[in-house]
Amino acid sequence: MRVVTWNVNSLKARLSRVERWIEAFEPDVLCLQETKLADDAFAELDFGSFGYECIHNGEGRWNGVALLSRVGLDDPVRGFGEGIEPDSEARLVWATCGGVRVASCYVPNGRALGHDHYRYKLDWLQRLRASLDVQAHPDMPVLVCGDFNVAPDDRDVHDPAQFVGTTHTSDAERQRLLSLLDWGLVDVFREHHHDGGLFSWWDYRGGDFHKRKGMRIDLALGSRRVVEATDFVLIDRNERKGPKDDPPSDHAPVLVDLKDPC
DNA sequence: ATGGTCGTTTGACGA
Repeated sequence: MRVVTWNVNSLKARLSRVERWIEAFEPDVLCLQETKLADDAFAELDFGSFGYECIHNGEGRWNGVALLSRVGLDDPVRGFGEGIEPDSEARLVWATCGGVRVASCYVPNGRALGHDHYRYKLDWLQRLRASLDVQAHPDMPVLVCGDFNVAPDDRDVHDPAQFVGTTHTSDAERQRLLSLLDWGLVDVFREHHHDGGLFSWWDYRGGDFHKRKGMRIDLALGSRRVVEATDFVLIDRNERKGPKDDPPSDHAPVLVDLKDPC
């Protein structure tokens, strides 16, 4: 089973690239972030013709997440689920696909240390941790995918010194990420690749992609059974390339291949 | 040293 997570930075702007990518890579489950669509606008897109069932959680303009699956899509949930303070924004969706409890999440950016949005980010990660208890169990196959806006360690940024005093690498953010791992999840890319300098996001500005200045913030966190079933993990950095008249997202897709059955 | 580009939109703002 092939599971992919990809922050597309507007599904409307990226639709032709997403469709081409689907035809080339044939993912069984596709976790999208930053669709920037409302639910009714997403429903007008015809992913059914590619064989997918879909769930989308979007408000339009900003945020928006989706799950596309051609291996079944059961028990869909928008947001954190029952018993947790509801989110003010559309950043999370859960569903069971091919026997795996999958999440597509778009963690708040944080903007700056001490900013209200940074507090929202830390709180959001705590609520995602609470959502795990509601939506999944560590002994089951679980895959929490998305744009976490946190670089797990210093190998995941091009120059750690440049990030001192900024978001994405602060101790508090990394602690919240670790608390997700403590629940029973593993960063499956890191399990298969130990080198630094392997990134999933590059700023559009300043030719950062070509200078290899990026961050690894798009993650797939798998439970033990997913880790054991993982065949390989890759980041399709080729998808970050492209001409001005058909620009790429600033994020590359992260692909996880699981041996069947999980 | 500074700012650099996208996408939302048509004026800034978010990333």
